[in-house]
Amino acid sequence: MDRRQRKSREAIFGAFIELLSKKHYNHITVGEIIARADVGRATFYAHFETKDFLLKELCEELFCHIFDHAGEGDSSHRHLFECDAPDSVFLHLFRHLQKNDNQILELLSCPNNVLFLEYFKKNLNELVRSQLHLFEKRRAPGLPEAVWIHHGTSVFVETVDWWIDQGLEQSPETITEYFLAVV
Amino acid sequence: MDRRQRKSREAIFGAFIELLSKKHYNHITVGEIIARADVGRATFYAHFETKDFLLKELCEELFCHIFDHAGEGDSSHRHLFECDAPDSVFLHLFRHLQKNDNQILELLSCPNNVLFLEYFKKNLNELVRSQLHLFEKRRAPGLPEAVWIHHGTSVFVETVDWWIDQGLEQSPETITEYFLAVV
DNA sequence: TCGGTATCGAACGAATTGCTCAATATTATT
DNA sequence: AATAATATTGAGCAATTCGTTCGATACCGA
Repeated sequence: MDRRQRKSREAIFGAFIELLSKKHYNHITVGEIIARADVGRATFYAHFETKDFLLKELCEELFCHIFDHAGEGDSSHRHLFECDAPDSVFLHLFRHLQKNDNQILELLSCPNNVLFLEYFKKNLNELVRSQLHLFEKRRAPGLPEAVWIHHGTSVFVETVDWWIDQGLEQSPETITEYFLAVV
Repeated sequence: MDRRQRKSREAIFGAFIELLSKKHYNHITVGEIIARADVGRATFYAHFETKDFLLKELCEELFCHIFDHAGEGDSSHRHLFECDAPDSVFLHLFRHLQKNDNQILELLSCPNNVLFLEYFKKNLNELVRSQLHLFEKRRAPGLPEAVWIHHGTSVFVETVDWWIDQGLEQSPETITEYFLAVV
């Protein structure tokens, strides 16, 4: 990709993230974005068809780093999961979140909370499915698997949500404990 | 309240709900609303400061019927809860949802899903707090009450969400079972 | 160096917003 | 039934914003 393209794209992403952390998505204007990104109007529309698409691509970029290949196989973790002897993939996920690369936490705790939780959930679903065995034993009999997966995903997301509300006071270990206790 | 006011207000609400069931909130225009409500532009702004306020007031109106006074006392239920010998307030809530007065289900399953789940959650929180004793025994030791409440609320909301996805196939009794089994 | 291409910046028509105002219609009061 | 109060109307306003166009300029990769 052309260096110019990359620069513009990242300038726009950066400006967008800054704005998102300050005001609601609906009230952010293309004009504001390009002003802060210091980029021509035509440039913006050369990159993104619409503000909605900008959001979509931003989310894909952000979450891809975290969830990429997370669901592949049981023991052969890549990226995030190539650490040593994890008791839980979720612990690593919590740790990864705490480090807050990609400013995901900012976005999850900003006025657009719900917006990102939605995307977050979508990406998380597959991971939960692959890790289903972790809480399989506690699963009430007769409960459809779909419900169970849905439940695991929701609880994880809401745990993160709550964690953020608490200002990340608890350690990833504690949070993982809460999560597993509650799921 | 003046009859004219009521009529206008309800026409606007009605038109808004119809539109919400068809397209995303962001893409709905005041022009569309007043056209469908068959109401003058000035009238709209006489009632609602903004499209955002319209949404807010709509939600308040919708959820107030369901949650009003739900948290007061243990045995003296009003409105929704004045039925005979309930094993669970939540069962009644599920039943009430299934009847779908106020078209809440339409709104919870429309493209604006997240929007309403947010409001739904907010209203539900208090109720969960009041019914905390129902799942108190299963609460893992050391788990802060705040986490627990948050968890109960989330699970309820997500259960409803999932129920809607399934086309309300299950009976309220079954759903309540799932909910209590999972929480 | 050179061809390709990304950016710029201004400018555009269209759509939307939130508001005003005088005329009209409806309601509540007496 | 007459009157005062008030809600609605519809047109019309300036201000934003949107999404696009286009020639000129700057930059990149080979």
